[in-house]
Amino acid sequence: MKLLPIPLSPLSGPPLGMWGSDLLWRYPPAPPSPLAELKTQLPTQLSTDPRLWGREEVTIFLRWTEREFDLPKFELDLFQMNGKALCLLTKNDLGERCPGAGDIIHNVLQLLIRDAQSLNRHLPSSPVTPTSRYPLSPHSHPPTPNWSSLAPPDNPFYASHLQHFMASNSVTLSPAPSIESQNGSPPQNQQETASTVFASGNIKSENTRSNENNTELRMNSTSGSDSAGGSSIQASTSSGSSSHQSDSDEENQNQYKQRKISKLLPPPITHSSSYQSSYQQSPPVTPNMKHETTNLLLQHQQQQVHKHLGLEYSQHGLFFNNQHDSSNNTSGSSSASPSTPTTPGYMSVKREFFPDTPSEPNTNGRLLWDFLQQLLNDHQQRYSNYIAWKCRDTGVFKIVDPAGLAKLWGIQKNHLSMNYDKMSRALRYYYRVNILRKVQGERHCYQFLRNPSELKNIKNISLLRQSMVNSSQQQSTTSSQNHQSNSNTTSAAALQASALASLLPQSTNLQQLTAALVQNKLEYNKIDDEPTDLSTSSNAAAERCGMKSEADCYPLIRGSNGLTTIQLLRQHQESIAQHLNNSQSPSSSPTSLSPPIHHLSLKKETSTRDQSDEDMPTDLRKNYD
DNA sequence: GACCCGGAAGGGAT
DNA sequence: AATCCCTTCCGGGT
Repeated sequence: MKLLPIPLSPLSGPPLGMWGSDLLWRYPPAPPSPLAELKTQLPTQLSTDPRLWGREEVTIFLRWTEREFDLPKFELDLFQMNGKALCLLTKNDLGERCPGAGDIIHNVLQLLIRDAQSLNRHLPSSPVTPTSRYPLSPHSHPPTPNWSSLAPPDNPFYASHLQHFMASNSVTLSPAPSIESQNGSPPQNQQETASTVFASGNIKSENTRSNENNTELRMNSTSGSDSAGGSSIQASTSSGSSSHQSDSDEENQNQYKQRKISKLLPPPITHSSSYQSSYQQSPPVTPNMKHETTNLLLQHQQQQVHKHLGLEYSQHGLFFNNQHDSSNNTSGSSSASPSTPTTPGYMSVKREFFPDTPSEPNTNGRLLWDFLQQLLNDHQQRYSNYIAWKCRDTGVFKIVDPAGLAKLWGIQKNHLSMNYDKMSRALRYYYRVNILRKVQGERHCYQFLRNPSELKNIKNISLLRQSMVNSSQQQSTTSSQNHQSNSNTTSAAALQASALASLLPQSTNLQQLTAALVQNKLEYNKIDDEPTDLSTSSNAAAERCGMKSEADCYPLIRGSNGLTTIQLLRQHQESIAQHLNNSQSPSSSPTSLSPPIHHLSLKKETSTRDQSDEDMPTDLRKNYD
């Protein structure tokens, strides 16, 4: 198989990833680089490419850095992720998880990534494993792809690097017939350069495939070098979790650690290698919000492709450049010329939608409504040329640039062939669950029927229902006499009911709540009467129902949190009243517009479109009629 | 031709 | 295994 016409690294100095190959001898590690030291001391069970690590390897790595750099103890619970996810954490993210050590870990990772990437580029494709890719388990997706952490400006390695991430996600896993059908281009030959691929409209560069081959080969290569690298240093330091030095001189060791740390901290500006770019964390650009179409994006990408010798380019490389500002962009074409129209930063879309907050991992922006909400509610209004409120109070918004928005959504979901037709189909699924409706007569105009907090609750109840299912499954497989299990189920039921109640209008009475419970298949005990006035105590309400106390109301949803349905309802009404008091600000979304929820699932059989129309408050309906 | 609609089938993630 | 949330494709209507 032919080698890809990959140019030599533009970086100064020898290629970084050549240890274990002939080039190691051509480029002896004369100037002691932090990388060289680093790699020789990595625990042997770790691949030198952190993106390949699993959770265990991440833990090993963190333990190793703790020891190696005398870092404060990490909260390993905050690092329940694979290596790929770890690599996606920004310096700040790492700093939050391990204060005082974020920089060091980040820089160690960056060195390893860059090195792996470099090696990747310089090794020939493997004819043996033409379809190999990173050995990702289906459950090992990174929680929050945060490309900014890997985003030095103007570095082709990073575009290539990102390509790996993108390629190892869903894009190339799905058959994606649409890409070909849309582009009308047959599969590309591997020998094609990225620019040819690009010109054909196939953003998914074939080089990705070659790099994947390289990855497999590199893995073999590095593992061989790890085990039999022949380096004396390595031989003395390959004990994995034990200390890297047999040297017992503490002072020397401390000095050694200090030296290493200083090398891993951001270098002075005068550093002339491309390392510099990854250390420099330029503040995100707030792009000039000129009207921007995907064509413009593509043009910009094309410039980047040419700039980077037509190789190792992915669509998302552009995001790096956008995100990390042009000030670091040393080449003129896309540098910070104020006249250069810039995208609003797809990169920043990624970052905002995946804030890496431990409390809400993985979910932010991954649902379409969430994505739209975040674009719409962007404080800096950076996406107003894609989507904008027409009337925020009523939740009416307009998709200004359907194609561009669809592209953004496609990027968000790694479906690069996304278009408005497909995205709008997804929007139409929201009709039946009363999340959205179409503003009739106005093109590209839709209306949110629920405010964000309600939508979050919808998400929550979905999750709860799922956990309920799982809980039930577990229950059936273990023991039916397991009281603990029963308690959990009951608690889950109470939580579900609680989440459901939070979706209901303030005026909901017990009957309506019961109906909602039925519709959503939540457990409850039916009673014939219902209290009509919940302003009184729940016990009084229960008495009106002919019950001795509220405890008799709905025992099945009386979970470990001790909530009964009546309590639930009262709490709900109180919270809504409080929310209404607090949400008088103009930025609040349409709190009062929510029709009663009928079904939370998008499943076909739950369609309640007509009913929901009837339930629509008149003040809302006038927006359509 | 663009937009809009909803059915159908299927996939990825959980 | 079941479910959710789309994605993809499509035929039909405006």
